[in-house]
Amino acid sequence: MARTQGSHSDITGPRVRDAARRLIARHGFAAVSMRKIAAEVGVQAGALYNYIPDKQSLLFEIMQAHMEELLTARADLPEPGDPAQALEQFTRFHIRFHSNRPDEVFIAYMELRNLTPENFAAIETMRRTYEDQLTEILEQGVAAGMFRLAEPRVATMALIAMLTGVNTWFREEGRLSLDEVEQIYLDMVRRTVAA
Amino acid sequence: MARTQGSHSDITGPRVRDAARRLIARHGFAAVSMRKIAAEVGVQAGALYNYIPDKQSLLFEIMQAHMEELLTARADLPEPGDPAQALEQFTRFHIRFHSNRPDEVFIAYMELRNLTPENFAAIETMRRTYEDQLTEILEQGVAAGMFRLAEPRVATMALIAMLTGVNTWFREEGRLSLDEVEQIYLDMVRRTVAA
DNA sequence: GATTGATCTGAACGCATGTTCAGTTAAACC
DNA sequence: GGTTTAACTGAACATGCGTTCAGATCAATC
Repeated sequence: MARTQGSHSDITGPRVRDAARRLIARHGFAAVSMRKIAAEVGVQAGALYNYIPDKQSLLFEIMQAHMEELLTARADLPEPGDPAQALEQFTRFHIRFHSNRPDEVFIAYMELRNLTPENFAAIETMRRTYEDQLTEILEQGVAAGMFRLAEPRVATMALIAMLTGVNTWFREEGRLSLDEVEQIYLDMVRRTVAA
Repeated sequence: MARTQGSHSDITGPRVRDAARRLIARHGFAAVSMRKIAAEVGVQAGALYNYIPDKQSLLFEIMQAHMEELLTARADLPEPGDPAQALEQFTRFHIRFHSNRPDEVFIAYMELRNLTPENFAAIETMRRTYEDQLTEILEQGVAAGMFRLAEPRVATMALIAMLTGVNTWFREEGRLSLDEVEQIYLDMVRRTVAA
């Protein structure tokens, strides 16, 4: 086994995924050809197949990695004291995590229909797991009398849509800092669930 | 001028746009070929060019028609008495209008990047006009002491994202009726802006 | 310094793309 | 019923697609 040290594969592999992520976020999965990804990496199209079995797997791996990072990062958060703390933690985490990964978030929401049924189901399961975490926080808050919500599941969908929406308009160079935006959204979230 | 009565063009033209709308919403603009649209209409691909100059115009016309209907339908609403009424009216209108047109809404949000720069700018202007209407309601409510909001513009983006999110999960056959969903979201909107 | 094998090239494959256009069809008119 | 012409077909065009693969390249090993 020659060339294990100093091999290009350690470098080219991640570069393929990085280029694909950026291009797909910008132009959409269907509009990005393997040749364009290869050109971005500085390689011929055929070389990509040393790193991925096919184009579909490339999309799936990008989405899967994103969702796994999301669930892992959330699992690493400290245990909150009560539902109010848990809600604040979830809100801040969601805004931070998603605004740090605009490309991945965009792809995860826009390219679901380009997944095969099996791959789609796998991603949806992870997304559902994440949503369920917020639903549980809301239900515990209601049970504790801290929140008042007719439909925790509906509130979950509403809050996540609201929070993810930050990515559609927030710009680093804009008038408001992410800290400020985070605080404004936290206020709105608290009011939405207030008892 | 023969065949003005009973001509197919009155029928085929709209059928082309209907088929395109449905297919693009389902598979994405880049993934839908002119031949597939033509097949859906029951015609050869070349015949489509009797009704549209090119594929880009087809996408733009679908989006433009949608945004114009949105602005027109809103302009036709009765004059509200105060900001609270205006907010309720906006909320109910937004949910109703958007849930009635899932395909158009999906396209309007997903296919913006497939527009040429000029067409993109035109759609964005209309979208901005719509957003500004909610911002003005919020600002008037704040001025009247009925709402309390640090950033009406941020609240605008948050509320629209929240309301449009209904389309991602609501199903006619589901547990909740659209009337019920409308009421739940209206409650959340009111709390979000409450003084 | 010869050998090995991971890495990549470059060409090829069959097929699909958006668009054009000469020619065909058939409904509406005089 | 002959003429007109809108509506449509079917083939062609250059180009690009995802994927495969024999062969070239060359760093690491012995």
